[in-house]
Amino acid sequence: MNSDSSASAPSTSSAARRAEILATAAQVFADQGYNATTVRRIADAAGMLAGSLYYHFDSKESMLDEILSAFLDELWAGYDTVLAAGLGPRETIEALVTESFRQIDRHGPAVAIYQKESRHLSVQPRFGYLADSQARFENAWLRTLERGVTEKVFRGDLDVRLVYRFVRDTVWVAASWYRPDGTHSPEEIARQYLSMVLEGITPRT
Amino acid sequence: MNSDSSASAPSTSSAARRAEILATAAQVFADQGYNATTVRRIADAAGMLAGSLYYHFDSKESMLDEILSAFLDELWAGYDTVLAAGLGPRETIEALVTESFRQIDRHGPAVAIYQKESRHLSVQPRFGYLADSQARFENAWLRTLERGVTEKVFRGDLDVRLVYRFVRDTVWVAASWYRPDGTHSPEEIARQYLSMVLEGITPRT
DNA sequence: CTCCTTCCCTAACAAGTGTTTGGTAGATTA
DNA sequence: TAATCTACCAAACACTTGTTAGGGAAGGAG
Repeated sequence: MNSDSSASAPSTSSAARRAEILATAAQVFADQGYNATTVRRIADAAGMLAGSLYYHFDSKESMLDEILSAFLDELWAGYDTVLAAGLGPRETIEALVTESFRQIDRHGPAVAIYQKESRHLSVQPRFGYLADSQARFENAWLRTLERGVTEKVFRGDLDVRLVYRFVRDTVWVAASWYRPDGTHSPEEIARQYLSMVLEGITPRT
Repeated sequence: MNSDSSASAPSTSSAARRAEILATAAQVFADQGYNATTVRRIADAAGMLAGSLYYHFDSKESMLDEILSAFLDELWAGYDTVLAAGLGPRETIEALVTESFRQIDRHGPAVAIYQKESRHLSVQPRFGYLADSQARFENAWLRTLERGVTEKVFRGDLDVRLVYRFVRDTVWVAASWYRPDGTHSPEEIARQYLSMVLEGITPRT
């Protein structure tokens, strides 16, 4: 089932090469779009020919699948930790946003792909977990926001659903312009974003 | 150059059919992605065969071009009116955001396409106007924000570039979930969005 | 040295792509 | 009625797509 189970593991270099190819594939997918990306272009970027990719992967779709599910697994590992910590609504939102920017920092291309392709993919059975993830996502954020309204740490005069989409989009869209080598660290960007979302861009006094 | 210039206009029904096909093409482009959309699918949605599209249009790319440039023309007509009105920074931002949501309301599919494909397209010479538009866009928003900081109606402790991307993204991403038949009018959504961006989602006391 | 596995190449395949060409029913014009 | 034009169809075109099959060089294992 998985590759590193039995005693005779295929040496580290094999898995490393696999990961390397997957990373370049993610890069190309991210800035050309999945459908617009040809298997030959991925191979080219990986320094090999198109057919050779099929020694490592079943199909182009498998690559996409692995990229997205690996990202979502890590994402939920982080989210679940936050959600289980029993923080207040505001602190939960802050932690979720910060965690999200960390994920953008690490899985930049995967996040970009997720954003662009998630909509059409989630109807496909193979990518049903995208829809599941989105549902869990929405649930976690909405509950937290509603709890915040009840506890009066968030405004009650706004459509909660609108607020959810507002916060969600603001965070994830950042993946389209964020570059890991930029001047701001993920935490710094999270801090400023949170400041804007929570306090607004007009002065408080 | 354009189709309605000379005296013998090709009767309204011809232009109407053209617009109809273009609208369905925009729909399909928007939710399947441009590259993933086949010319046969557009024709199917328009009730004709693939080849017949080429009586009305030069190419698939021409359709995309017309869709995007028509949208941008209308967008800038609205923006220029706002920018020429000589409003204060805050009022300018409010007007720009409201105008943006109106464009999303009218050109929903075009906006979605623009968001998804703009990045790869703008490098292509034919779609160079996308890059130009984005530059003008950034300039207008950045100037307004900076003016607001100077006049102390916007916070000065934030990275203006971050604020710009923040506001820009929040507005346009809405096109991915906004449906014209929803419960909120564009103006109402604009109002709540502006309230969040300007005042924040925590209570001001 | 021989065998075997790993990793890639060469060369092709079938399906699907955007596009073109020639034709034609039906309305419009003369 | 005859000629022309409009808006489409039918069928094919050249090309690109993801994918597969067979082979072979490199290197470790016996």
